[in-house]
Amino acid sequence: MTPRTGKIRQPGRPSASQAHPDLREQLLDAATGLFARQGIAATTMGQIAAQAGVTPAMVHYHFTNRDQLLDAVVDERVMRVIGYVWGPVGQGEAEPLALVAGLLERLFESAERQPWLPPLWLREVLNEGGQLRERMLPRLPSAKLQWLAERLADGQRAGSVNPAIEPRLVFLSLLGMTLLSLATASLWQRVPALEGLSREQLQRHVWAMLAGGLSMPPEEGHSGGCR
Amino acid sequence: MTPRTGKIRQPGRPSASQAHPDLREQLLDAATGLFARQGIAATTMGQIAAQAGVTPAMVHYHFTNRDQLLDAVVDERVMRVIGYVWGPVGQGEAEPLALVAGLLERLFESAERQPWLPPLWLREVLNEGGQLRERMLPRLPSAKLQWLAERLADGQRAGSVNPAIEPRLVFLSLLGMTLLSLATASLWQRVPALEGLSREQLQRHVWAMLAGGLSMPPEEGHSGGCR
Amino acid sequence: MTPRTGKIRQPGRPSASQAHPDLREQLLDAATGLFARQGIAATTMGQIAAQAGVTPAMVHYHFTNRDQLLDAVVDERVMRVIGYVWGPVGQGEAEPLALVAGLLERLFESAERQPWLPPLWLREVLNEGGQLRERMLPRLPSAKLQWLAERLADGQRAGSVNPAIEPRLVFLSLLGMTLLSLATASLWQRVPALEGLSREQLQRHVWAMLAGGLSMPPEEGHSGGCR
Amino acid sequence: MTPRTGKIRQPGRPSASQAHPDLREQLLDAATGLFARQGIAATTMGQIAAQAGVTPAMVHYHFTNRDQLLDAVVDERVMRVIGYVWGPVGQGEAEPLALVAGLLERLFESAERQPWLPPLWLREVLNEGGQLRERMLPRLPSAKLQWLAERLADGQRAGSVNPAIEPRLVFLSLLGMTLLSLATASLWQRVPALEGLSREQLQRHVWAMLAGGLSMPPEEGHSGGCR
DNA sequence: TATGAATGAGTCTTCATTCAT
DNA sequence: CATGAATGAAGACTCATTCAT
Repeated sequence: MTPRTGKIRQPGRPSASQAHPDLREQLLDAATGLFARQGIAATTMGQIAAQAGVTPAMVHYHFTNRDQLLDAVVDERVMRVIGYVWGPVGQGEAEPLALVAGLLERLFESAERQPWLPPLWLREVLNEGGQLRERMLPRLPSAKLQWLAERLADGQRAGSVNPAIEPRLVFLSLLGMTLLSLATASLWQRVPALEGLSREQLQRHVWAMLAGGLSMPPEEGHSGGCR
Repeated sequence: MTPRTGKIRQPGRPSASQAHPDLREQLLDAATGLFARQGIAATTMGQIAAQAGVTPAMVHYHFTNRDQLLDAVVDERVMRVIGYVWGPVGQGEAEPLALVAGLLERLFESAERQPWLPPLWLREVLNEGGQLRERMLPRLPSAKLQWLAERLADGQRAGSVNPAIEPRLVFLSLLGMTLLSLATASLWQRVPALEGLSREQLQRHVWAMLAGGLSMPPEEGHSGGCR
Repeated sequence: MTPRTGKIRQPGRPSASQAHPDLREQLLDAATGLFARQGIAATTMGQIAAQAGVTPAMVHYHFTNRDQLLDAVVDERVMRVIGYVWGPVGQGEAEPLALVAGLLERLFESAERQPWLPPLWLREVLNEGGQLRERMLPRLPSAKLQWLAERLADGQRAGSVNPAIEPRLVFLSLLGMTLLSLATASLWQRVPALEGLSREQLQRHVWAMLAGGLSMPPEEGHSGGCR
Repeated sequence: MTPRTGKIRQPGRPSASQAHPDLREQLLDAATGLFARQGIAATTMGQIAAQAGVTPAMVHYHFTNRDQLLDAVVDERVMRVIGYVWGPVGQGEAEPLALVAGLLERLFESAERQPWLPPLWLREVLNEGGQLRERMLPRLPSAKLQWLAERLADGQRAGSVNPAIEPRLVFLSLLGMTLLSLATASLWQRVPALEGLSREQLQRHVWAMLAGGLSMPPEEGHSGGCR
């Protein structure tokens, strides 16, 4: 690269933590929102700045570069939600279905409060090639994921959880059903077949699927029923 | 010669169907693959050309511009898979769980043959702001979706399908669990908690979740058991 | 950095050697000239492009980036001159003063033909922090420099070369006197004390200094004379 | 308050002479050093500020703008050295070789005390397009230069100075040999042929070259000796 | 005196697109 | 069919400069 100038750190640059929280927060909000709506790759620094009513140079002033902006979004937005959703897991309650119910509850709640959550997660974390993936990977609560899987496996051994399901995939199924439904919410309005579904209906549906899928099945095959 | 040809239609331009099918197909493959891996917004015409070993100018020669390339990807790649997955639905078989089983089967089969399917769908069709969304919307098999939902509703009325689930959301749940698991496959290898799962295990798990979720539940609450 | 796009090499990019020599050469000329006149750090890609009558994008088309443009200037302009100036050294002729005379001759000749030589060398190669320094260092003809120094040392031992001079610094002195005089040529016209000197006068002066400085001095101190 | 102050002169602005000499001097030092090391064009106000541990705004506070900072560097740093080097010339001593010896002595002495001298002079004053050139031109000691040239010419007429040299170029030769050697000092360590030379060796060499070049040559050609 | 916030202008670089050959 | 040359528009990033505090 041989930039034309050497690099000496300048005092006075706001470091990720302090300094005029107002605009910084506004920019993070703008960024998170645009990233969710358009995807990270399709969002320019200029769009983010414009949404906050400032010049693109201000985005660089506060985050130094695109990369560190992504870091900030992860640190100060995404991780916060993960913490909230997974927080209670691993201490106290250990009944598998109740754990899952809690996760579902908190996930829906978070998505309601932070509408950027489903699209952003789906596209940039869970999806292959997502731009937050590498950043998130080391910060995923893998211990808690593991713990949940173990509780489910315990349940299977104890005969209270459907032995056909794979404990390690349960959370992924929960995420898939939830996020996909939420991320496609705006789509429904325009597909006649799906019009007019409420968030509550959605949550109830996902819970029914999970509860049914995880519970011990009746004796015979798939057409079930207890007679 | 012919200085200043208008935009209309140049003689000798290949119309979407004939003309050296080889390269055209190669370019579509390259495009589809890169779109899936990096996202559409992050993929340049040059990258597509390079992957096929030609110049960017050739991509324009074959598709005229970026927009029509996306159209072609939708028409000649994505729709083909949708057609295959939904083809058998709506005629013959009408038993809900069997319908779902068929869709799942064909979806997994397609994902195996076209590995670009899960990421591309997740990111560019299902997700908010996906770049193929608008293009796909009018071409979704909404009639068939509707028909599936009605069969499930029939099942609920007949007492053979879990009345707590929402028939219109079942396919979305199926998609969510399937695509998400497949799209995250490469991620598992690196999360200790999820290492070493096979595609078969995954398919069995999803089926167990669906079958369990859709079947009539035993009498009481979520901890199940039949008496 | 995380550029928004991956890098796949594109065919069709001209590689440093072939491809439309015209504009490439023109751009190299423009670059070399501007670098000499304004310094590398103060010269923008846009200025180079403008001087050749094209858009800045063309400079990138031909050289990919600023760094490789510098490489090209070194390879295809500067090294060529070095080769010419030092070419004959090390074979045949070994009489020290004749060697020096040859170097001086060829240096002046080169500077006449390539007026960018003195300023560019002075600023970007010889001077501390010069932007071509690191690039040139491994390519300097150090073997030949060494060889010249050894011939001078031989001369000193044989009593034909002034024992007070440092053989290893002789070429640097030659360079200093020559380049500085040439680089300041345009300055002379404006300093009354120096007006109206010709290149020939200059060359004769430098030669006189070198010849006098290198030759065996008369017996006594600095006010000389043979009496 | 006082909204919209004009450009004229703000009360409380430090005028080039008083006001917290500490920081002002520090900034000038930082600027001079960076200019010498990287070149003026490549040095930003921010780098200068950073090196002095303050914000870029402070540099503007003290120097108003980049241009006036350059003026200050010339006035308060560069001219000081010129004054010292040329001070004694023109009064008293008039023996040409002794004059030259004095200049050489003081130049080396200055370079030792102000290591920024050689690179800065070479790049920004002597070299074509140097950014201090125009600023320095009217302030060069041209009368003294002229006077030195005349004394040398006197010597030629009197038969004590080599008639082949050009009196007006002698100082340039001195400068060239000295500055170039000093500016390349850091380079030597890395060119095997030049490793390990000391400043004293250098000074002795330059003096030998000058003394030899300026002294009356023996009768014959370049291989010299007094027979 | 000193700073943090803010900006406008500019620089390098990329990219879709065009076109003559 | 295919390419190399060329461009305009845009994007990330830098920097001198201003200003309220």
